Amino acid sequence: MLDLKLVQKNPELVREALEKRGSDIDIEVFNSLDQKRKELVQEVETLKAERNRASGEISKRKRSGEDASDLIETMGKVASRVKELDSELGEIEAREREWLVSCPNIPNETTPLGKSEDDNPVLRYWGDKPKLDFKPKEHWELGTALGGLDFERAAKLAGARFAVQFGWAARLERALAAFMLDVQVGEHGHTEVIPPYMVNSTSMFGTGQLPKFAGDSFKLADWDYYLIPTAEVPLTNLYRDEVLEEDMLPVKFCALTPCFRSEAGSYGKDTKGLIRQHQFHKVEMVRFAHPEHSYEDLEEMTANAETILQKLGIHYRVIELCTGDIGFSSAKTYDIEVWLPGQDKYREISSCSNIEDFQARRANIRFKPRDSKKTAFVHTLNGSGLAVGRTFVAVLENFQQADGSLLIPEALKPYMGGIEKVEAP
RNA sequence: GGAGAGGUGGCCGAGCUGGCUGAAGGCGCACGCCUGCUAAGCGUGUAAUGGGGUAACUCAUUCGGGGGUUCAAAUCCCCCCCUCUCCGCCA
Repeated sequence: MLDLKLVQKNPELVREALEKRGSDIDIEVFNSLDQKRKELVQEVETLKAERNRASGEISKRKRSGEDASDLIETMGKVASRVKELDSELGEIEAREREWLVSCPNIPNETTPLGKSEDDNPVLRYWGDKPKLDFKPKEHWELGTALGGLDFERAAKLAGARFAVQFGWAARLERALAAFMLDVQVGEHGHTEVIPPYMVNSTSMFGTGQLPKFAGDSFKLADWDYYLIPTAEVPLTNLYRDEVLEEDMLPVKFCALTPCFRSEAGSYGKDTKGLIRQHQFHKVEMVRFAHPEHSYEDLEEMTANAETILQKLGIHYRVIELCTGDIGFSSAKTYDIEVWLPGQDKYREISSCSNIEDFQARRANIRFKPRDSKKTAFVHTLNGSGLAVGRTFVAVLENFQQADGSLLIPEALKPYMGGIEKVEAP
């Protein structure tokens, strides 16, 4: 959520930001609502002041035994007018707020201009594509052939966009998750968290999933519970309505959680394999940062995510999302895209964003600067470190062998219970 | 699932037979005084948000959230949320 005052006092800045994003949100709608609001407020407050004065007078007369019926009668009329204006004002304010919470964040000035994902600049590459002297399989083909992946039975249990992992595949998933956590906790100083995997609508609102993206999540019938689409939601909301000490910042959390997404609107996209599932595991990093240092935090967090692929020895590139492709809440986002030989493509495996104070304002997360009496909003950041399911895909596609077997990357061996190579049954 | 208790300012805690109560008292905090040994005492001040004014100041809103009654609601009525205790059930 943007600062109401900013939108009121600097609508041009907001208009510009919306244009850069290619957003269809109209600032004029807000402007006219706000104009009307100001007029109503002025009128109703004048009446209320009059009513309060009269109330005091009535009270005084009553206590001294005087008659006040004339005042009471006049105030009856004022009261009904106040009621009218109040309800009108309430409606305007509700619409104004609706506009405000549907308005995306203002991109940071360093976020590159662009219309779509085609305009996202590549910042850097790490490593090299593996030299395979055979035609690489796609991960679902390999995983199925090796007896680890089963999409048919998953469809029987639940439906499309689910998978069952057996034996080595389940073990590999667990190994990846444990490995990632060990790095993010042990080497990068994150505090490990196990949060609820369901959250209430207030939490979903706090991070920006609601109200605009309600259809993207799973909601439990008859409960105000949503399955978390990412651990960003519970982790960021941990400090909702709290005031942190300046010395605490940055606070660095990470969590391994399942993530649940409806993937509405993605019909026909990535229908095969593990790339786009209703349920997947992700190690998520969330930071509460000092506003003055949040962009350094973004660089560090992105590096934290990259470390995982470097240790695994998998080629990737880092791109920066342009203004037309950046997420609703984000001011600046780096995506890490891993190389998938089977698909012959780079695919997103991590997304690291600085949300600045956009979520902090929604969720009311503040800190107390040492030299000031006023509290200020923190900056929140989040990034995958990494998406476990997609890393599983990357391992399969990058470490497959000509004979159809799969080698386990060095870094994962300690986690694999002695499995070093997976061969067809 | 059943029964009960409660949600008030940074915190604790009165008020809840409706009317100078934005809210006693305490703690904490800030400033000042006093005092020469840890420390204590005394005095004063101390909510947030929005509007107007250079300013002193002033107006409005806020006692979990929403609605209602009334000239007037922290106080009365209705709905919802949350927390706690006891019982039941349960990995």
